[in-house]
Amino acid sequence: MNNLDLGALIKDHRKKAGLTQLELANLAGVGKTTVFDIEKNKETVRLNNLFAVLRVLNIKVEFKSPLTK
Amino acid sequence: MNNLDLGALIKDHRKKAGLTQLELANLAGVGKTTVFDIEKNKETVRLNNLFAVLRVLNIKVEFKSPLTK
DNA sequence: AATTAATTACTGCTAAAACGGTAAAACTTA
DNA sequence: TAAGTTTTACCGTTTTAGCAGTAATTAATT
Repeated sequence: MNNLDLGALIKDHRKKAGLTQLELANLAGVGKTTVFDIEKNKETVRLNNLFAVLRVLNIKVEFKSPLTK
Repeated sequence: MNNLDLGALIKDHRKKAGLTQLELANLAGVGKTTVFDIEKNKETVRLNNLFAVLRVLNIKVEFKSPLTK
C-alpha cells in the first residue's frame, strides 16, 4: 500500500540533492535502469536496490498497522 | 534503512492473524518461499511481493525524510 | 512419547530484474 | 538556433528471485 507516488518522492529528493539519475545510481551502487524504474513506480524492483537508493537520499521507511501503533 | 526487524514484524502480524506461512502466501498470491524469505529479512525480494504480503496483513508503509517532514 | 502441524532447508527450472551500451527524445542554457 | 545535459527508451546478456516439489527439522497437540 503506497501512500503516494514513491517514484515522484524519490525524484523530488534527488533533484533537491542536485543529483542526476546516473549519479544517484552510482552512489547507490545500482544500475541507472533501476533508478529510472523506481522513479516510474515499477514495483518489481528488488527491496535491497530500493533501500540503497533511499539510503543515499536520506529517506526512512516506516511500517505501521493497527497493531503496531 | 530498516527501523527494526521487518521479518519479525510480519511474522508477528501473521501469527496474530492466525495464518500459516503457506496460507499467507496463498492470500498474497506469492509462493511460500517468498514469505519464508521475507520473514528472514532477505532484502532481495521484489517490492510487489512484499507489498502484497503487507496488504494482506494490513501493514502500511511510510516514507519519511528531513524534507518530507 | 507419538502424531500432527508448521517451519526451514534444500533442489532444478523458468521468467524476468538488473545491467551496460546505445540512441533518441525532452529539457536547459548560451 | 545550436550545443550541451538529462531523461527516457530499447536491446542483448547475465544473474537470480520466484516457484513448486520434496525432505528434513522444529513446534505444538493429544
